[in-house]
Amino acid sequence: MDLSSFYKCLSDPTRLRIVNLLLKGPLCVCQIQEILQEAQVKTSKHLGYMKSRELLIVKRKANWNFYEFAPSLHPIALSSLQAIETYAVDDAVLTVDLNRLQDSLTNDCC
Amino acid sequence: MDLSSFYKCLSDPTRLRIVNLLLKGPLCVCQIQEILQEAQVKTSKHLGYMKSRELLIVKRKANWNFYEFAPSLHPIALSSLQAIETYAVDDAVLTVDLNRLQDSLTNDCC
DNA sequence: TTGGTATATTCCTATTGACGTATATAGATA
DNA sequence: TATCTATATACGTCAATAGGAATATACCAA
Repeated sequence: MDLSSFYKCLSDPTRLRIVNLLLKGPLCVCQIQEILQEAQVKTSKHLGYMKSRELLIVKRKANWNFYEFAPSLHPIALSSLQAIETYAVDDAVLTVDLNRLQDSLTNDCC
Repeated sequence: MDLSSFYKCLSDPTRLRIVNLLLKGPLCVCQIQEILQEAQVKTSKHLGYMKSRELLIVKRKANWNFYEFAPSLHPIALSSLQAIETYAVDDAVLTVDLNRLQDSLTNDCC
């Protein structure tokens, strides 16, 4: 993956929110949708966008698709992702999402 | 500046090259053009793009416009920029640009 | 004041991106 | 097999982006 493609993945607010969630570990699409409270098609397309640019990979388990970061990302990408993880607490939207993620993890929809 | 706008600035290869150069310090447009070996209008527009999104600022000195990073960027932005600076050596294009920058600094066009 | 140099802007075109509606697909289950 | 659930894709629309050609602007210098 070239670097500008990586940054394109981060250049949309919805995708940034997804990345913020996935930094905590793999998630299935329904969890992401629920946390973002966005339309199904919107979530799915942004996930597809990041998958096609090789930032994310999918693993299917039974009925559910779990997305996670691709292995061996560029060091610059890793470093940028780490920065997002570190400073997400300063961002209202990202923090709310992380709180919703906590709640979601106690669920067992998938 | 919101975060996705910052990443939009990094989401184009030409802008990444410019950012890589400016990490070494302020530069005037003619130096940037010369190093990138890109058309004047292309360079100027990308600089304008990043200025309008408040990643860069301009300081005019005599006939020349010097671009540099805006003060007090978001910590995530600073961290991402630092990652680019650290790992630029691994990128062929960015490395060549930095070498050209060295040569350019010995000039005195501006 | 005339011209030159550095840089930005306008106009045009082609491409990409974002989002919604509707529909398709894949796998699980009854 | 029929259907349900989870998810992706196709299609249409509108906005944003990238890049080139031509032109404008701002400042300097003669």
